[in-house]
Amino acid sequence: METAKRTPRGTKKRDTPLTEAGIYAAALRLIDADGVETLTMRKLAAALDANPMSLYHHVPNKEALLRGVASMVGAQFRTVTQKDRPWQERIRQLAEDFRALAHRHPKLMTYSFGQPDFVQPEDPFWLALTDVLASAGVPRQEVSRIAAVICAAVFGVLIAEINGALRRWSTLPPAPGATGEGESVDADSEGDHMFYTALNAIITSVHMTELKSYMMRTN
Amino acid sequence: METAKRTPRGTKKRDTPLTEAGIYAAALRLIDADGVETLTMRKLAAALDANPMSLYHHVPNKEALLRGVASMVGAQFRTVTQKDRPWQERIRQLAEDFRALAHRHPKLMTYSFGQPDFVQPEDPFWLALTDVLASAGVPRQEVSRIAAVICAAVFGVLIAEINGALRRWSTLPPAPGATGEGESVDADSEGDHMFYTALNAIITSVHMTELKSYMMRTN
DNA sequence: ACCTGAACACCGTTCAAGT
DNA sequence: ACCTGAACACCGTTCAAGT
Repeated sequence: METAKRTPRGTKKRDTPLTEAGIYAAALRLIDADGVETLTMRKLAAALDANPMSLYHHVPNKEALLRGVASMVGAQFRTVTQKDRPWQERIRQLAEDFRALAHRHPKLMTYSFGQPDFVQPEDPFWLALTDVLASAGVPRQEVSRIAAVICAAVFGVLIAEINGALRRWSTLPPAPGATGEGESVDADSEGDHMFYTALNAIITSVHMTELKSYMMRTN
Repeated sequence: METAKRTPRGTKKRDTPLTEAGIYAAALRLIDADGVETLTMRKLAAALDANPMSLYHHVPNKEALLRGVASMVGAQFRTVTQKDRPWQERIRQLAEDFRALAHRHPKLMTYSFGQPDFVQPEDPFWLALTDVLASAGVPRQEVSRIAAVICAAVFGVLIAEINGALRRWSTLPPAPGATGEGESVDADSEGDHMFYTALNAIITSVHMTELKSYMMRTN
């Protein structure tokens, strides 16, 4: 009798060879489900029906694995830059796209933001943002700095939104003797409201920069 | 000959009993030096010249240990609320104090910000901020929401400053055909500059909220 | 009450060996 | 070239036993 050379059906065993992309994709699934901190090389291998050590032929170590997953997700970000729309609308859409991406992979986002190389110079997100700022009238030499501050602030708000801090804080009693309490807006529109509060503040600030540079030019 | 009952001098061995506060303090020292991710119950015990298992009589587990350290540092934050100064100055000082604290324990800050319970309702930081916003003319029912967004944005900027992202981003070429490049300001004042860019933007935004509510009241 | 040694169930990673 | 088993040097934590 021919012994089970080919794995019995029902028992899924790796048929296709391992690939870097496949490993990243599986890792992302596990991260989305259970978070970065519980991801394990051994569990990842199990999810791929592979030997734990096989992974090391495609990925140097766990740290590189996480970096790979993060940059894979970052590359998903594709902005349709509508050059004909006013810059306010373009910046808004950029932020919304990023937020949607963050909501799609909240656990990864929380991890990634702590990493130093979160946003890369070549990222379409970065290119689009600097482009919009330039077209908004922000002076050339200030574009990078303002873009950086905007990124940081938006990421901060997104993290706080994702881990629930934003919602918790906003329902805190504002002062010792509060008056109009318990508005009880529903949770979803509340989250949106706060995000757009931040976004509008940012847009206003950019507008200020534009105004200032205009006034300096005409003086 | 009397065998070494009392530990030989030179070899430091625990003389005072372990305490929760002592454990937190030692943990903070290790975190400041090497970061949260390399902190280990066993290494912490070694730093305290104690048996690893002794720690578990004062702290339930590693997660609680980290929470304890974080809240211990958070409690260090004491704001001298100068009620007589204009709110712009008070909000600025609040942010500066927080930034100083973050710079004192950057490794802990990076970890803490990811945690859901980073800022507690009773934190003096939170109370001071909501108080300032109220005195700035922000409508009662908006104070918590605005405070939350400000916290999130400031934390985001601080994290990005601490892990170097802010500096790296700001020195990125802003657009394909850049003109005035290589300003080469020194790094420290650059960091300050970006922090205050964000801070000024926030103050401007609060000012807008105040204006809006004023106009609504007089209409 | 406080501490401890041994042990358990995990980790990431190395390495020599297999095909 | 790709995979693998065994092993190493770690983890956090439990538990029974010591004082």
